[in-house]
Amino acid sequence: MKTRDKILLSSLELFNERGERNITTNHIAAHLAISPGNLYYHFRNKSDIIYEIFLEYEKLVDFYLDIPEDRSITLEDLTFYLESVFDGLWSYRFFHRDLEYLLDSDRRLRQDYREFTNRCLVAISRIFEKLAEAGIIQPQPEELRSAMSLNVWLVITNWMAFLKTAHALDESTSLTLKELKQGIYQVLTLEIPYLTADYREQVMALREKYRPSLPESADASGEGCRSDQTLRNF
Amino acid sequence: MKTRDKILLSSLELFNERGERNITTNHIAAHLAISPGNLYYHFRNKSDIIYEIFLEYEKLVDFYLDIPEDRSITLEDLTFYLESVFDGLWSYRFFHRDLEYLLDSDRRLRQDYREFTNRCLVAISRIFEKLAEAGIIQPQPEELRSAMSLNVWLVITNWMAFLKTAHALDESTSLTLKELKQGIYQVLTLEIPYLTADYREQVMALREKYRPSLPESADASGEGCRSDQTLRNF
DNA sequence: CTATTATTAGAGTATATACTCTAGTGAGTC
DNA sequence: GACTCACTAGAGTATATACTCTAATAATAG
Repeated sequence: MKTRDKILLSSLELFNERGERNITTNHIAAHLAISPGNLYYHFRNKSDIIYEIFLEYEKLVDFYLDIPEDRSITLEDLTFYLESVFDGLWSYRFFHRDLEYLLDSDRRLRQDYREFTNRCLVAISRIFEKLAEAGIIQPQPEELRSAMSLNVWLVITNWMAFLKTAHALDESTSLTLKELKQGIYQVLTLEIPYLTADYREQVMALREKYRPSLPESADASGEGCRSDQTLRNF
Repeated sequence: MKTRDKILLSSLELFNERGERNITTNHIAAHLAISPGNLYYHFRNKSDIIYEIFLEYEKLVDFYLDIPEDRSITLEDLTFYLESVFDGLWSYRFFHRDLEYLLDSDRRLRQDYREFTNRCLVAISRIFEKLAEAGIIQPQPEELRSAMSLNVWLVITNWMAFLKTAHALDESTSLTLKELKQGIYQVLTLEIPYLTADYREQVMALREKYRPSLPESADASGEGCRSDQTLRNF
């Protein structure tokens, strides 16, 4: 594998594990056992590394959120979209953590991310539309649909931050992809009231599969019995 | 005003304006025209400053989210809660921006924030319960109510980040409290399907008040006409 | 083989950052 | 006047950070 690609891979790995803020270019070079000079031969600066990683992320999500226009949509499609989005979120999880800072440091990134968000919102809205066409949810006026899409986006992009902060974890206890995917439960919660009678049971059963399980509860770690009634559900 | 309080005030101001990550203790001291030594006389380190600011934030929100148990709840109460929470979010807006890093750097803060989140979730859930008691929304089973509360929390705490990233703003164009409060529109969107016939119109009218207005659109800044169909609503 | 280009090492640098240390100052107290 | 004590200045420090520079080595083309 080319050094350039190794740098991207290691950077992503380190960023995901310890946060972009805590990883310097020197760390990345050391982790690869190459010199800083070498790293800077391949990338002009740290921002450039991050930008290229973003482009990969963008490509991945765009690929998964390509809504077919020649056929109607099924519950399996919905599951696929949700699973894929959370997979992407997981693989590039460092990104949303320091998003604001990253966008402030790189104009290209800000612009691209803005357009990326927009495409995602359009895709989510289109999924709602097609779910209605397929008789899975009730059709909604455009205005409501786009507000709902935005809520879905907000829930998805904030779910991981919530998990990390709700956990009583030190650096030791780390998040798992499985826990992350419990965000799907939250997303499906948003759709409940709009389900048609025909599909209600099926979707509720699907949702149930993602229900957060007790064992991972932050409180089950023996920290004592605080009044975590609400978090108990997680 | 005591130097100690001035430090807290200036820190909050600078953090909010430029982000915690971009503000050093030296910046804070310089802004106050005091020496770094002086600052460190009053606070052991940067984390301590942040922790004390958090305690203020916590106190503020706890104060506003004190749900009365001796009477039923009105739409005015709901409006008050929403307005207050977004006011708080605005006044301490630096906090959620770098939340994960801050919690990683200070165990006390992590623990306290966890409990704070939990109290907020309980309060939101309680509000839903009392809205149902007041006949404003339909009553929901505990399980659904807590999942909904969490979604409300996710929308509220992520709304600002969304605005900042959706804006095509450079550092120049900054966010306003008014724009932030359009998050209330998103929160009320979550409640729409559960509204009772009696209150439906009233709540929809309330929601309408917070509808994002075109003029602030990121795209209206003359950047050209991109395919921002979805963001158009904002 | 030679010349060019791509790649790499490794020492080095300017600046920043969080924080420390010493030496006070000024207001009050006895 | 001597003493205390909260408070402050300002120089200084150890370390980190992002990045540069020079020189050397491998790869490749003619």
